[in-house]
Amino acid sequence: MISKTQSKRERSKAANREAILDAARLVFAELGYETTTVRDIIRRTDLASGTFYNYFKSKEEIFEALAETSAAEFGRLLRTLPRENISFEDYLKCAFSAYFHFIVERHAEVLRLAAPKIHISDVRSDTPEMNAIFQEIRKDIETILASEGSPDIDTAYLTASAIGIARELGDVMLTRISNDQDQTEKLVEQATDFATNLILCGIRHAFDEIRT
Amino acid sequence: MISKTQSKRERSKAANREAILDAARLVFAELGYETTTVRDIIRRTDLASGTFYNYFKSKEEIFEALAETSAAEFGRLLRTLPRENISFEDYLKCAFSAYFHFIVERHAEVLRLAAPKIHISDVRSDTPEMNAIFQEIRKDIETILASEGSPDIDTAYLTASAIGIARELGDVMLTRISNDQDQTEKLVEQATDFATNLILCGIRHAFDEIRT
Amino acid sequence: MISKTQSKRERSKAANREAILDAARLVFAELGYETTTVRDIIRRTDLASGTFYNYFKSKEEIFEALAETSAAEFGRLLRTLPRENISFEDYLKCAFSAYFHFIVERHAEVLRLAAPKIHISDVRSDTPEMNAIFQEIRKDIETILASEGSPDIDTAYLTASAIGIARELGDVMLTRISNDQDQTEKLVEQATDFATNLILCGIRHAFDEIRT
Amino acid sequence: MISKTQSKRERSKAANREAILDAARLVFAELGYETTTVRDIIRRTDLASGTFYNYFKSKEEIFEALAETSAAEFGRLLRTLPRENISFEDYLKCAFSAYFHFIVERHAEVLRLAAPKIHISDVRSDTPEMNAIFQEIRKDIETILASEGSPDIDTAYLTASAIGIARELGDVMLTRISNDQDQTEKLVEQATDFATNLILCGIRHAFDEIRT
DNA sequence: GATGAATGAGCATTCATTCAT
DNA sequence: GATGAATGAATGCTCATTCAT
Repeated sequence: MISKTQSKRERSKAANREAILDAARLVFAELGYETTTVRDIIRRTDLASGTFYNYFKSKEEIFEALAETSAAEFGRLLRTLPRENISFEDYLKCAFSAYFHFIVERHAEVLRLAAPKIHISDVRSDTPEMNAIFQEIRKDIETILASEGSPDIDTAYLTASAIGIARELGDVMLTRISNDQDQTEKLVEQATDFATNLILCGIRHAFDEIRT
Repeated sequence: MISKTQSKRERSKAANREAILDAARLVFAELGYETTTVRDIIRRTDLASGTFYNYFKSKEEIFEALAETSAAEFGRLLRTLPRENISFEDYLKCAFSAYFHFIVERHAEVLRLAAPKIHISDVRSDTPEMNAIFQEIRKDIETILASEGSPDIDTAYLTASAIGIARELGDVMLTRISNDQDQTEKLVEQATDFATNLILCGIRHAFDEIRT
Repeated sequence: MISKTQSKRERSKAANREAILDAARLVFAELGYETTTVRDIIRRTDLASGTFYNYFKSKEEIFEALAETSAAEFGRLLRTLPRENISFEDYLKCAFSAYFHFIVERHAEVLRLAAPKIHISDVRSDTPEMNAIFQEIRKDIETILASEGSPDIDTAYLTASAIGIARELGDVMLTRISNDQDQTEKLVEQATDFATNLILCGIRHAFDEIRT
Repeated sequence: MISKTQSKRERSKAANREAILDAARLVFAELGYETTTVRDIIRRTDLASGTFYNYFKSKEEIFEALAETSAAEFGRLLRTLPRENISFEDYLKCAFSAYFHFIVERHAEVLRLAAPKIHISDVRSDTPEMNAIFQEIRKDIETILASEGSPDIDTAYLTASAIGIARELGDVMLTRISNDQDQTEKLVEQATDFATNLILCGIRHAFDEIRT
């Protein structure tokens, strides 16, 4: 149950909607879209199954609402950084950082809400919410590259690469998380640096460093 | 329907098994594992529903058969290149090339088998077959990096990045495919170079090149 | 259909559960466990197939619910008679009487519920509900014989015999039932006497009686 | 496999038919009619599934063939005893003895053929073959009673009782069987005496014996 | 006759969605 | 608005039976 401190009567419509969204986010993260049933969602709520349909027309609709919410949330995070005249390098750093913070947050939330039994190694990162976020980044990168980039570089490929790196590297990073908050912050920073450096300098940089 | 020139009785067991596998490969690529039903699969053959179970014990089993087949196929492709004392750079090039060739092949096959109506933009790359392949690469890269790599570099992150790049960049590449065979070969080569260079030198290389 | 005067929504959960149980009792009696399908059961109610699973997890579960219900019902009947210090003869009389009353009741119920088309000669007496009842009797008889019986007598054989007599003789008795309520009561009494006397005195008694 | 010493070509039609019947007898005894599949039967044979239908039109037909065979076999056993002018007492003894011998035989056969893993406590005694046998006995008893019996006695009830005793007592007897052949013979004799005495004298006889 | 792959009706069960209360 | 029982289409799977070889 997401919350039981208030009776259902007291709660505003918005609060119920939020409770359902929270539950859905959790369950989708655990089970994926297809495997999740509407019952799974409302079971994590103190609402009744029919109530779900007062807020969302269908399972698909809540999924998209979730994607939009996450994208918006992430977008807000992203927008805290200067967008005008930002260099690609800076944008990259900010975007990676924002993304890694975002998934760490999500991960913590799932851990917090999930029944302790759940194996979190299975938290999904290919959810639609993530896809929505990536579309946003994709647009951003392409915009920045268009203004700054060398004409040679294939911006679609580069964007795809950045997203691929973020996605896969992010998953590995999550497996390393401990309960230590400082440690987690350091992990995010380190992942951000790794990803940014990889894109900017490749690993030759690292090799060279060693060899000199 | 895969074929109707022979009666189902004439066809060898192997041929029917292959027909089911083909249909399954196609449908899984279109719909993903959960969404695909066994009925979807056999509907694409001229066999009856019960016949499916003469060949595979369950939906899960055919899925794994598919994953193994693909992994084996890809593995063979990968093994054509020298494995002993190969440099990381060379391995990377070969592996990317093998992967991109592989997905181009798969893509062509899906296009060939799919009823024309299907929107191929939705061909999925997160199928289990792909995951099997990526596990294989992951192991390879880690092995090579262990022997050659600088002690500084985080091999798990690097491997994840390489896989992320391959996956996302590969998807973009597929959208650019035309019917021209030569063009396709060039696409693969170009994607391979892009990915390899990105990992080795990053994009600074490209920027620098321009600025000098 | 069990009842159509009320809408299914008006009916209490308990009423619907009872309707399903009634239907199941009927169908199991007609067809036996294996042959009966869940569809057979709900087809005899005015409910939809999915509704079955709101009340019972599986075909097996409803079967066991039925067995328990019947055993409990019969147990209650049996417990109306004095259990302490009862002689074997008295126990036998009571138990036979209770059993015959029970199956007459069941039989009437099946006749009442069954669509008229059904051949009741096929009402089954080897249902699991009956087995549950027989286990109960078996235990009782063995307890009583243990305290009272001659050390010579094989209590397991005797118990088995009593149960065999009840079962087969009961089936024959059912074929003789008419609509006359008094007649039925007399039938039960007569069967009870027959069974009890057979076990106590055998038929020699009867033969002797005649010959003198 | 029932037999593999001969090729299927060499074997006569009759031999194949017999092999299928043997397998069926075994499997029906283990699983009951509904639960048994035709595949279960032919799997115990070295024949192919289609071959089944060269010998029997359906699962039902083989079941009935089995019932007839058993009934005939048992009938032969029963007919070895004098039928004319036999007393009820003698008939009873012979019939019980024949029945108990018959089920001991069946039981041994199932044990012999069954994979050793099987829990024989579950060998079914309510098979149709048994029912066929009981019909035969029923007729016999009624005939004899009609000529000899006291007009008072309810022959249908008495017959039913005898059958019930045979059936249930027989089941208990089977649970006591060991590998010792002499022991088994004694068991049969003892069961026969118990059943016969019960019907003739009841248990009072036993009690009295003790008390004097 | 023997074979065994193909068939498809049928089964238990699930689940998104509706709707009377 | 909230409730939760009812709904029934859809799913994975089984199995008696057919039939080309």
